[in-house]
Amino acid sequence: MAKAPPVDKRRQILDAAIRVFARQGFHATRVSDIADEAGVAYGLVYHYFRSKEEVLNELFVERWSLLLSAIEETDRTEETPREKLAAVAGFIVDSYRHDPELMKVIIVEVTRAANSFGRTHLPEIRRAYQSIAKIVEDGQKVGAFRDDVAPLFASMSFYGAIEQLLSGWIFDVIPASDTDFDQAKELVVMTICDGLEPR
Amino acid sequence: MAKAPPVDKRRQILDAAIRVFARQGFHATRVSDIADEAGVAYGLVYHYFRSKEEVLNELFVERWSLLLSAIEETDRTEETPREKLAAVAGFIVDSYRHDPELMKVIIVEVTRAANSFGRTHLPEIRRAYQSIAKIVEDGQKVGAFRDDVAPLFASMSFYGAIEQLLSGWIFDVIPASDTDFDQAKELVVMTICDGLEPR
DNA sequence: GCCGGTCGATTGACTGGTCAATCAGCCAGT
DNA sequence: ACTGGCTGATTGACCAGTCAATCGACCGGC
Repeated sequence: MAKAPPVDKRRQILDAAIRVFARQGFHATRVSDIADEAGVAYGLVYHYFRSKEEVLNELFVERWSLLLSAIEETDRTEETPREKLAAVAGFIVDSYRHDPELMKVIIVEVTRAANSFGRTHLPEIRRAYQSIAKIVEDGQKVGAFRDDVAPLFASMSFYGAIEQLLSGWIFDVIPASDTDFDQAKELVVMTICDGLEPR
Repeated sequence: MAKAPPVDKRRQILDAAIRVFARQGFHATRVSDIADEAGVAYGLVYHYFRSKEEVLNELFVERWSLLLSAIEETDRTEETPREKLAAVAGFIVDSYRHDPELMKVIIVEVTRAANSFGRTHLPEIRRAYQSIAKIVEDGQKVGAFRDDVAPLFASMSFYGAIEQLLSGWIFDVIPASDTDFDQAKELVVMTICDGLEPR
């Protein structure tokens, strides 16, 4: 047997970083905090990563690529446009339910921090908006959606609404229980597709 | 003639800070950058403000209180709930049109950075959500809005959609011209009130 | 009208502390 | 005894905030 590291230290560091970043924020965490949380020597962080930023980098890319695949996968199904949007909303909400700390880090430190760190990832972030826009656009072609709203515009509103809900959960502005999560999925789609006014 | 301060240095520092924060982000700007941009000695920043953070503080409070008044003022009018939402959206979009740099700083460094700096201002931010929620709630009572969507929930979606559009303009994800701004105002309200599906 | 004094505004060199990143070596497994 | 994952003390850069000194507007006494 060539390699059998008893514990994957690299993974250990990444997981520790999630916890520490979520707790203190990227800027406020020292590299030693990550190492301590991981139960690992300071220098080892630099053995596996070139910098503190690369750790965050890795966390973002790992999860965001899943989101991108999920959206594009969904788009390839035969579901109705509305169902596709529901699937996207569901995926994002479930991501949060499954690993709130990781999603907190990604949203707070990357997605909503496009100025500092997120700038690097603008292309990937933009790609998510575009993919959602495509779902809307196709919906318009089929007559499922009105065509007087620019697809990218609708996409931004839709994604913005979802992200705002996650932020609300992250910062305890709105209640977060399992039923809240499930309701949220339905309600975002309902709000965006049906609108607030009665039909 | 008693007093004629040749220039209000304090204001000069605040305006410089807007420009520098917008350009480099809060964390990346040194206090000396602000002083240089303002054409003022380093130490003077500390004469008028207790810390770099207090400068950002001041900028946020100054503008956010205007937003809060605008929302609450609007709510007191006799307009329809939908018109009230349109007024809120209009105010925010116009704030951006009028002073994009200041709005960029407020959104990027405070509103969407509730982890680090924004934490201090969560109460004021929350109050904006609540005020919008009240508009929705009253709309429901009058039968103008469906009542199967929690008001605070609708409020978050609405505000989230708007803020996402501003982010899109800030980071060049979506086009930003005067007509785009005007369209945006209408379209957010249309999306949220009427929904994407044809009526 | 002139002088000395007061006080707030203004200046910028300096300090203390913080951390990211480096590196010289240790040691477990083979 | 060699290799490479692993260690953690050290270093060097950076910067927020301090402070002692200067400036200049105004005032009151003579």
